[in-house]
Parts: sequence; C-alpha cells; structure tokens
Amino acid sequence: MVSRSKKLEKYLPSSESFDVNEFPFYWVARLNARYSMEIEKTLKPLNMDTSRWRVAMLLRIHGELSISDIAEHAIGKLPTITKIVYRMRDEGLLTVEQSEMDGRVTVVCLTEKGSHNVELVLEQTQALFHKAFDGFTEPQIKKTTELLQRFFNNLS
Amino acid sequence: MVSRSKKLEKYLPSSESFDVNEFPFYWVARLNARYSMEIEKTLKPLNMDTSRWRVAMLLRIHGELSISDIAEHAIGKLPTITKIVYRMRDEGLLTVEQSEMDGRVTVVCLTEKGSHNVELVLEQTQALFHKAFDGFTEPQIKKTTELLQRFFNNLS
DNA sequence: TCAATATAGTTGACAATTCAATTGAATATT
DNA sequence: AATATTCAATTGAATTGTCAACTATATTGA
Repeated sequence: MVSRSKKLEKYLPSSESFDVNEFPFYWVARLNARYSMEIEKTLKPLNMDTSRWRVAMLLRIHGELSISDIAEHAIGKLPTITKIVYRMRDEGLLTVEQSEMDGRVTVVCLTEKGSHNVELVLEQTQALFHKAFDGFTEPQIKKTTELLQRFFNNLS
Repeated sequence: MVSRSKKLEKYLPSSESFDVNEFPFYWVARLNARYSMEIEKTLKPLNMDTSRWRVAMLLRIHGELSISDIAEHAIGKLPTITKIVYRMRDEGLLTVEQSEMDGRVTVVCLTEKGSHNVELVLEQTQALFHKAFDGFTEPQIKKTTELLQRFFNNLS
C-alpha cells in the first residue's frame, strides 16, 4: 500500500506529477521576495533596506541582542550580520559594545535615532500590512504561522 | 464595534500587542532562509547556488523562458536575472538566444549539461524534501500553498 | 509613414553578501 | 597551571546583487 506517498508525490520536485504551483517552497520564496520588495519601497526614502530593517526590528522587540542572536533570528550568516551591524553603527542607528559577562560577545542596541527611524517606518508601513492581511481572519493567520513553523522545524 | 481589528491588532508590527512569533512574514523569511541554506549544502559540491538552482528548475519545468519570464517566476530584478543567466551560460548550463518572434526578447534554455545537473541535484535532495514534508498530510500542504498564495496576491 | 513612446534586456559603477582564514576570549583537559 | 579546544566575532578577497543609464526592437498615434 503506497497511497500516502502516492498523494504526496506531486510535491516532490523529482516526480513526474510535480506541479510548482502547488509547491509550498515556491510560494514561500515568491512571497518573501514580494514582501521584501514592497517594504523596501517604504524603506528606501529613509536610507534603509530589508537587512537593516530586520535587524532594527529585532532590536526593537528584544531590547538588546548579540550578533549571533541576530543571526539566529534573521537566519543570516555571521559575517553578513557583523557587517550590517557595523554599517548601521556607522550610520548612528545602533550602539555596539563588548559584553561584560563574556568578552567574546558583542552586544548591540538601538540608539535614539535608530528607534526613531523604526517608528517612522512602522507608521509608513501600516497600510502595507493592512493590505497584506486583507480578507484574512484571525484563525487563518494563526494557521499560517503554525504551518510555516512546522515546515521550519522539520528543516532544523 | 472594533472586535475584528482588535483581534488582528497583534499582527501589526506597530501595535503594543505585536508578537513576532505569531507574525507570518517573520516565519516566511525564516523558512525561506533555512530552506535555501539546506538546499545550498547539496548545491555547493556541484558548483551551484540557490539563484542558479531556481533558474534551472524553472527551465526544467517550462522548457524555455525569456529573461522576464524567469524574473517574474523568481520575483527577481531584471539586471540580477540577466547576470545569473549569462553566468550560467558561461558555465555551459544553458543557451541564450534572441527570439525570432520578437527581437527584444532573450530566450533561455537548459543545455544537456544543465539538465543533467538538475537531475543530479534532484536525486540528492529527495531526502531533504521528505524531511520537509514529514508529518504533513496532503490537505495540510494544499492549505499551506493556498494561504501563501492569498498573501502573495494581496501584495501584488 | 515617421516621430514618440513603450518594452526587453544589457552594462558599468557601486553596494552587499559570502567564504576562508584569523583573532581573542572562555572552557575543558591533563 | 599550561595546553588544547571551543565559541563569538571579525577581516580581506572574491562573488553576487542592485541602481541608473543606456541600447535595440516593437508599438502607437498623428
């Protein structure tokens, strides 16, 4: 009996019956790209981009984070995050200092200016988020994150 | 009466009650990054990366595509796709020629070598996909793409 | 029909990302 | 306590991506 694998077969890219339009990861990639592009439109006039934005947002939420913390949340490579952070520090958006607990870790924190910038972007992206969630009910959104989390965990 | 917006409030990043862990786009970004990283492990030994892979896969599916077609499917910028395509051509993975219908369009097609490479990667990523879909039923996967498509359309 | 406009793609200068190798600090081992 | 190992972060070189300006072809409208 192979009915289960038969049904799931069309989701395997190597299969005869594969259909990209039904493939979750195709849509994850497309949605992510489109979302980034949209948000960059708002970011650009404020001299921001998606990378900076993600870092800034995480700091707003968590108060302060190490470079590796940021890398983990943003699923980015360490050298990449390091460079984004120092770029942002040079732009006056955040502070960088050595941890007192552990001399190896670098503690990153939003500056006044960084915070202000984040709030500015948040105001200006309100409409985008409303558009994104248009027609969705609370349970549907919940279901979406639930499913995404499950895929994420499967790959971890 | 504001009960609907009250419930959805926690999904707006500007809200007091916002929670990243419930925010679909946070998970879209993370899942996409993790998926890309995983697949790159297989790609690397074959001198491929995610960009090349996406282009190759789209060509395998559609036979031949113009540069803009590829850009649309992959949600990428035109100059970016152009460069990936010529990089891949230089590596012997695909052919590039001017369309006979319309002299402006560039028609791209996998070469023998390109095709062969794709099949090789597909073989080697089988396990990854099984892992990704582990524990999912057919309707759940269907539901996932459905929800992602709806978000995607909302942003288009 | 021919100028004006739109479309598809390309290019060069510049910015961001990534890999490999390295530093410096903390833990573990003997 | 001295050495080895691990961990967090950084750096330089090479690769890749992006913007703005441009070329070439096609379409539109006077």
